[in-house]
Amino acid sequence: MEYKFREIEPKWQKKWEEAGLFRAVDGSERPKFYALVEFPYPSGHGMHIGHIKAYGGLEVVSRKRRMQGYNVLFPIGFDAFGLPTENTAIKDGVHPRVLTDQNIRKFTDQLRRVGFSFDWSRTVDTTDEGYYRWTQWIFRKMFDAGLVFRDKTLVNFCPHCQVVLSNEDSQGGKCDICHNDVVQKSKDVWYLRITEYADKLLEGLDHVDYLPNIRNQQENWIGRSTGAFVNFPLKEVDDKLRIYTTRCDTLFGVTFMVIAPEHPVLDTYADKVKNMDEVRAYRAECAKKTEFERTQLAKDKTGVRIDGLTAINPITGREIPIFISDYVMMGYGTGAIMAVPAHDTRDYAFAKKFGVEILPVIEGGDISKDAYTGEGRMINSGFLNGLTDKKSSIERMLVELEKRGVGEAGVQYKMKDWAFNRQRYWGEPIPIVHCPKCGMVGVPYEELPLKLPEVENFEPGEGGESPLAKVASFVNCKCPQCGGDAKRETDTMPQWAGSSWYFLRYTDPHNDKSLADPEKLKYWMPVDWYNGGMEHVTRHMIYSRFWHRFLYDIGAVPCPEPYAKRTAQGLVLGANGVKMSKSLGNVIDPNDVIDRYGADVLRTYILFMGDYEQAAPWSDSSVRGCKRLIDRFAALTDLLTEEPVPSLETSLHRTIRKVSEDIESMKFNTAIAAIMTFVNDVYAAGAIDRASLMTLTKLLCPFAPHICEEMWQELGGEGFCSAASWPEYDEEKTKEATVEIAVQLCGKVRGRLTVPVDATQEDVLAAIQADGTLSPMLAGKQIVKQIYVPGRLCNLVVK
RNA sequence: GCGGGCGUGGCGGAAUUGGCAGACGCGCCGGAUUUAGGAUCCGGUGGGCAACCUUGCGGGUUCGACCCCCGCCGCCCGUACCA
Repeated sequence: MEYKFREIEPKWQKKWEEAGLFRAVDGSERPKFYALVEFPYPSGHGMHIGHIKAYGGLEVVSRKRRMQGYNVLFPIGFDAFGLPTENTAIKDGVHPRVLTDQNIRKFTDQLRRVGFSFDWSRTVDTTDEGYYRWTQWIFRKMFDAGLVFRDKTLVNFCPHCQVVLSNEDSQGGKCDICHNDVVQKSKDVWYLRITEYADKLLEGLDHVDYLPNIRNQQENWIGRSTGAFVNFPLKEVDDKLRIYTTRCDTLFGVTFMVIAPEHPVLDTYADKVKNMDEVRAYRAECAKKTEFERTQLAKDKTGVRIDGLTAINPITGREIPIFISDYVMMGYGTGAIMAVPAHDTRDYAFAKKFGVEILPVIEGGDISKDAYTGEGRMINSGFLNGLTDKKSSIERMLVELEKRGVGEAGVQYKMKDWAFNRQRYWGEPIPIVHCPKCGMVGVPYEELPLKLPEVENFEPGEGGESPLAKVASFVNCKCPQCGGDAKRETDTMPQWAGSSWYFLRYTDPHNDKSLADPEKLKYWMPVDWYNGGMEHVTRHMIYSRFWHRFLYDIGAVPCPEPYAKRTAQGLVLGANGVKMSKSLGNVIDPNDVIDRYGADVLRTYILFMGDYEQAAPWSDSSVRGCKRLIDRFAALTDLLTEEPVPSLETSLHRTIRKVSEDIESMKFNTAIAAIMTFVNDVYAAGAIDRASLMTLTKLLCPFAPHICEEMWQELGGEGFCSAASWPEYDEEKTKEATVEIAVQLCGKVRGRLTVPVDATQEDVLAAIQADGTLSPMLAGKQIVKQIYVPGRLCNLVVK
């Protein structure tokens, strides 16, 4: 048989669809398996090679599980709101709706061409009114629960995209969409109170199975730290400066304080500050710096001493100077710190530059050279003197702080509340009305979806105003509460909104009564296995866990955590070993590969390339190795016999075991290697019987389903190979009668010996002594120790 | 700086988790077939003429170390003046 992929592949794709082969069945008695992959953003560029790898992993697992009798839900959809589409719309003068529909069609065609076994009857589109109705519904529920608030603060702003960004969207000081520098800007912003869920999100990690680095990154992102809040009285006025510290044990070593440039105490007591001009100049200088510059110049400390305000150490009563410096951030803790230069590297650098006293309170290190951040015996610290353990020093200090009423234990998170609004058109309208009398009022549930109005012009307005603000018929409305004239919120939700709950919708995608039928949610949730990219671990994964946990708390979903297991695939790099990019010209288009070699080869190669979780470079020549496998597999029909081929039995059973195990642990590369080995064995044997070839066909089917369907038909198999039962192996038949073991002398391999598998240590020793080439090496030596690992080796330690 | 991961032939990568290092594939070399091949098939392929040497480098534990421990070096990812 020949692998005529241009005919075979579209033919079977059509047959699968007609037979509804990959439809999941709600409420089936069979065990359920919900496999989830990150739905794509349907960009105009079409599918990327990375999508094949990202989806190919669970595609193989899903196909295997179906053959094993599971009721598999393996859905796909489109995360279609977002800026790239909107920007193309502005540039080309086409409505984003039109572009989105085009792109979705393009993606659908491409995904089908690969032969993915998605349940196409459950496709979701986040821009569909029937979908975003429920995105708005969830937002409204959060609004009711007090998790939505509005605040005017310094936020991340992208001047290029003209939008406010969340912390997650501006990692590394760069805009997540256009990768330009983000600036800090004071703006009125909608926030979701995700910090209220910080502990639940942390705790939830104990109950799920995420890859260690995924868990670790989430923990770091949430960044819980325990410490203390301490109030330092001000000498000149009747007020206090509140700070957060994780090292209250070093309170005796405080020699100055630092506040962030934006700290409000400066405005409150401006009249007390004698050098206010100097302070203002410094603040202006800091405001000009981007976040990027501020962190780049990390080593070089700048600042100004505030003349006219002095703090008093609440424990020692000592007077200490206050500085303003941009190494203290307004966005973390209280925007003010107690500086202990002897034991903090940043405070040390600052103290050296500004000539402030450095007072050691922990023994060890050399204060003249560097800050000492290690542990040691407490000195110069009153009631703490002599203590050697950091933990007990902190505890002792906390007791003292509370006793004197000047401080208390506290917790801080690195994670910030989620800046949730975007000043753009192509997103879900935020269902809130601003009423002059009632304030912010939620749009009634029965009025959802609050539809996106048609507009002429999608460009953001002056000063980053949403395009919706120009649509009077949308903006002007009646207050749902008092009926008076009111105005609608005109900002839209960020791209992450729709993707924060899409996995729930797959369980019941057409429901118009609720986001999904509780019975169906109960049947399918949680997702058994979620695979996607590492780049989403501290964005989408955090957001969606938060939304899901909230939905659990209000009784809308049956389980607290949405994903029981999470894995991540490594990048597909260009042939030159670096990330694919248009500018480098190293982009591989999956469509070209399919045109040239067929989808089965593409699917097989992308998983054969290397460790699934590791990045691996594309290789045009290596693809041909997989092309050969498929061709050689197809040609096995030439070797078909009706009699069993006994010499293949052990090899076949081992292959079944290896492939079955490796698919479950995502070791697709070695699973494919095992299939290659077996095919090699068949060619070496020169013949294969029908039953064995059918088994091999089933093993290869998850990877290369089209050629396997063709082979299955050729061999007279019933129905679809994709629906055939997964092969079982017989443990006994994986064992050979004899085995070759290594014979070692003092740990060095000196020869090999074939012995029966069940040979005892005595048998092996006797065999060695009887062996003509091995026995002379023992001549005149005394065996001190003998180690025998059955089936592996025998090591003789001699004197 | 901190957190996580990695380092194995010319290349991508295997190695039952302490038991014959280099499976499988690419590439390369030789041969067959072919008018021809960048098609197909067969054989070979870590280094060294050898004894032997080889999993980034140096120590250690062990009968035995790619695997465990200690100390370096180098890459990648994440995060970043987080108090």
